[in-house]
Amino acid sequence: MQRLYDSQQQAVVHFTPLREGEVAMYVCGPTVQSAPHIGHLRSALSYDIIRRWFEACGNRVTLVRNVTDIDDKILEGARVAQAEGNPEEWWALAYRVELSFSSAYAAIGVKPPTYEPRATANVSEMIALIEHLIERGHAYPAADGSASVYFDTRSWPAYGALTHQSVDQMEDAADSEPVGKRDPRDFALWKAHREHEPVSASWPSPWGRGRPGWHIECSAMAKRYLGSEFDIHGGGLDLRFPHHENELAQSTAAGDAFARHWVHNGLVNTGGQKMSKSLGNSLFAHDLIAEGRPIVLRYFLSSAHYRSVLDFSGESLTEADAAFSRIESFVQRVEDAGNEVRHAPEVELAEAFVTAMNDDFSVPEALGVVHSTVREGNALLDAGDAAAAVDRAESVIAMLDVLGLNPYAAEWQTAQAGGSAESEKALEHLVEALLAERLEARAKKDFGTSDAIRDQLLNAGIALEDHANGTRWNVK
RNA sequence: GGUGGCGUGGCCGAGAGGCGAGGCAACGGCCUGCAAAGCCGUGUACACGGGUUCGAAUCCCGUCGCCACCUCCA
Repeated sequence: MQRLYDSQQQAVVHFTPLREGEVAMYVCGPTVQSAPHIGHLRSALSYDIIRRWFEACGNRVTLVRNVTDIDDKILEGARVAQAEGNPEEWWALAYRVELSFSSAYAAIGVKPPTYEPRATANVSEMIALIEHLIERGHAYPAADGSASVYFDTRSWPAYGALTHQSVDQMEDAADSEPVGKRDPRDFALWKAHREHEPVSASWPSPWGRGRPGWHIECSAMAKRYLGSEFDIHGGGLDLRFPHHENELAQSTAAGDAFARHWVHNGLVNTGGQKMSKSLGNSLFAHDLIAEGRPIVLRYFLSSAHYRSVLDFSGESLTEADAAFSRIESFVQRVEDAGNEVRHAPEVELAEAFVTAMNDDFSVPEALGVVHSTVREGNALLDAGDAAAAVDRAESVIAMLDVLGLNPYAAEWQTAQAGGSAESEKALEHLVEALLAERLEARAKKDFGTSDAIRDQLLNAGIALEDHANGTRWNVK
């Protein structure tokens, strides 16, 4: 029985999908204004794992993750760049950033969602929703005669239901522009077109030319693709307020049941500090991906529970590499002992693993099961029980596969190899020659020569392991 | 002012009333020509002070410290 933490109810609850065997999820994707950072990766990964787990349990998952490709910052970013001589249009900037997100997601094995709708392609759905809200008395056109339309928070008593705040206790927005609002907490559903903004960033509407406010796109797209009620709405913890609060208000005020459960992933800190652009400590996705093995980055991002704060320090990836390599080398060890291990085994998942995943997707606990199985398997191999060791190796691969960490899975095969096949062949040839020389020296008990060869290889970054059936070498 | 979270061994990081998750590092042992890899063993960890309980890292009260959100955020 699946349980998950519902952040609206603030409790771990039993999860039963609305339609048996089908799970409908809406996840807030990025506003494509600048390059993806590690926090974006963690967020997408959290829902990727949840999705994979639901699928592993036999559900058909519809995962919709939006791309918000129109907003203040995108327009501002393009405007500033243009003032500096860069001719890039706002829509080109948004698309360029979107592609950068897609490649970063793909690099760490985040499966593409079922669909990835763009805000700019759903403007008519947003307009219809806004009209409906006006009809129901929960939205109004701006009093200043502009084409703007605001949500009337005072007309919706349930406002604040997601984050359990009462409107009266909320701080007034310091920079809230009066611009025809009835209340400072009212937020824009539709923003009137302004003279300095490109016409390409505006659409006709019953209230005049303009563009969508920040929150309405998610309400409109969730409804269009998942219906008026769906299972899970996810996103970063920082989106809880105002973004998700406003989404909930809009959709429910329009008469939709909306999300049955809210799930929020924790944020990433750097050296104990919040990561932010103003602090200049952002960890950009592409730097991290280039720095090491992407699968290790994925392992690292999976190693803390999705709801807790994840701290990234200088040693994080080194440590993750050591831990993950231990798992990989176990499988390698089993194979080197002359056993055949299926790389896509259809075996039952370990019970403890299933229990962990069912308990609010407890990946760290599940990884604990993987490591225990590795130790068990190594011991069995030492004891000479090859069949049982193969069994553990396949169990490990099956568990890794569910988590998107199966090193043999197709997604890791392309980008993985460091060099060309030719240079690898050349390296192999040279190393094998040195190993033959070393073997000869060892046979003559000339350990000075033998160790010199080992040191020479180690200096080149190649580590040796002597085994009963030969010497294993690998590039560190 | 309001809402919420966190504090676990040298480090990372789970757990949430009763057998010390797991990883990294360290130390001892087995194995090895020596290593490496692997296995076995070694830690009296839960911010502090009270309380409840047969039993508390876990529940309650209080204290201290840190953090997030309150209309830019994954």
